[in-house]
Formats: sequence, structure tokens, C-alpha cells
Amino acid sequence: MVEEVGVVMEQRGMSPMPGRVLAYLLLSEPPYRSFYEIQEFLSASKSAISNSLHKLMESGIVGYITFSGDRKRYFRINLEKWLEHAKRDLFKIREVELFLEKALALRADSKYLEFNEEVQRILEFHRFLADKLPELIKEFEETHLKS
Amino acid sequence: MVEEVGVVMEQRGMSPMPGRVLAYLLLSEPPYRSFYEIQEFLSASKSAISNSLHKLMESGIVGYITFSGDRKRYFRINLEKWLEHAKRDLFKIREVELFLEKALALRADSKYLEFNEEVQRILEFHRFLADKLPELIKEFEETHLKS
DNA sequence: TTTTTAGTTCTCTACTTGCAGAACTAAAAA
DNA sequence: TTTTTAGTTCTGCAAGTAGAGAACTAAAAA
Repeated sequence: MVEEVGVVMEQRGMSPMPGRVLAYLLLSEPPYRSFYEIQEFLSASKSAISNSLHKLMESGIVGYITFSGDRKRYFRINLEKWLEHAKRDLFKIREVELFLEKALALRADSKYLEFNEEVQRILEFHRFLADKLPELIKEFEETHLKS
Repeated sequence: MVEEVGVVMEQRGMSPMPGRVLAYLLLSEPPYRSFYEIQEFLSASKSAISNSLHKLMESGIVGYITFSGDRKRYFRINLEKWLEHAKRDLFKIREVELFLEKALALRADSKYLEFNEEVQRILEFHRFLADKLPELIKEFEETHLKS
């Protein structure tokens, strides 16, 4: 199962090892694990785990907790940051919007009006979604109040 | 500019050459070009162009037209398919929904209730969006009637 | 003070990928 | 029928990347 989830994470642009680490942290009980536990479970090298954790912590999706009298760090997923991340990702359609605008500007005096109109339509689709997104997120937050 | 757009396409998971070909076809006047024109403009090898066009045509984003008395094919972007593609891509959040469901199922008897609740919340966020998407697309299609 | 622990960083290798160049092919033109 | 055109496919190389293993480091423990 960790492998399966790992693959899903990979497809979202993450390299294999960080994907598997994240999957392990998502599925394990307790949901926090020491460096050595992660390494053992995934039977990988220390460097691979170290680099994976570094990347995951850099992007904020993973953090760690400590327990007094134990010098290990216990790594765990930061679910709030993950949700924030997911929200921010949605706004990447704005990038598409932006470059389609540029493309249309360059095509401004094209003779191929139908082509331009269709590009315009794709642009408007992305713009429409990007515009609706904030209210949609707001609606979610209101209906799914974290109580 | 072709380079710039090419980079944007790359970031969306396309390899450099297909990205540049697509960018060129998007920006050029006329919006269709022969194999040789593409090759010349990008100063790339035939194999690179051939493989790029193959991939782009496989995914449907590019097609070609012919003119009688000219045996060349003229490649051009299929904007309708592109829009379809964009719409389909949005539903990839369903995949996230699916694997979060599996994760939660596995965590069913976890003692870490707060952790589970937050995973649930992320799941619900994705589910909420995926559910709203069809009506949103319908709304777009109604307000932006292609007349 | 010395040793152990908990990681980090460095070096090297194996694998992957993108592309060039050349050889090839099928259809059209001559 | 031979030649040219419009590509396709094959082979090989160069660059980038993931990860192993070993050397290293800083703090805690003994």
C-alpha cells in the first residue's frame, strides 16, 4: 500500500523516495516516525532518507516533533500545510491564463480569426475557473467548519 | 517567446521539444506548419520533430491538414481537443480523493483521531471540488456559448 | 574526555531521457 | 522504372537524477 500511494505521489511530480516517505508517514500508526524507523521500513540508505526528508520539510508538508528525554526527531506530516499547498496548486491555472493572454496578444493581427477565437475560448475557460476558485474555497470553508 | 511558452508547457509535464513545437504552432501565422518549417524554425533534428509530433498527435492536441496538389502535411493545434484535455485534467483531483479514501480506511482504528480528522478534511476538500466541477463547467458552457 | 547517536554531506555508479545523425521506407513525381 | 520527397525508425551518445555507501559532524551520553 505504501508503494501504491508512493506511486500516486510520484505522478504528482515527486521523486520516488520522498513519495514513499510521505506515504509511510500518512499510513503509519502512530503518524510520526523516527529517522531510523523510516529507513528500516523502506530499507533505503540514510542519504536517501535524509534528502527525502529535507525536500519534504523544505516544502513544508512534513515537520517533526520531539519528546523530552529522547533526542530523536519524530517526523510527521503537517496536514494543514498540505491543505494550503493543495489550495495554492489550484491557482496554477492562472499561469495558463497568463501565457494564453500573451499568445493572443502576439496573434492580434492574425488573419485566422477562427483560430484566435478558439484560443480566446480556452483562455476564458481558465479565467472563468480561476475567478470562481476563491468563492468556491470560501464556500468549502464555511460548510466544512473545523469545529 | 516560443522558448518562454515552451518552458510553461514543460512545467506542465511535457518534455522540451514537444513543448516548443506546440508553442510554435500556437504562435505562428498561419497556425499550421509543415514538418520542414517546424524543423527549420526550431533548428532541431528530424527525429526530434518526428517524435514530438507523434506524441502531440497521440494525445490529440495536434492534428494535420493537407492541401490538394501538395503532399506535405501541415500540422496544427486541435484547439477543441485541447479544451477537452484541459477539462479532463481537472478531474484528476478524483485520484487524490480515491487514495485519501484508501488511506483513511487503513487508518480506521487509529488512536490519533485528530490526525484522522485532518486527513478527512483534506479528503472532503478534494471531494467538494470534484463534485462542484461538473456544474461549474456547465455554467461556463452556458455563459460562453460558442455562437 | 571519550564514545555513541542521529543525522548530513560527499562521491560514485547505474539508470533514464532527450536528442542528433544516419539508415531506412513508402508514396509521389519524373 | 528510377528518383525524390516526406517523413519514420534505429543506434548511440551526453546530460541529468536517484540512490547507495562511506566519510564526516555536532550534540548528547557515558
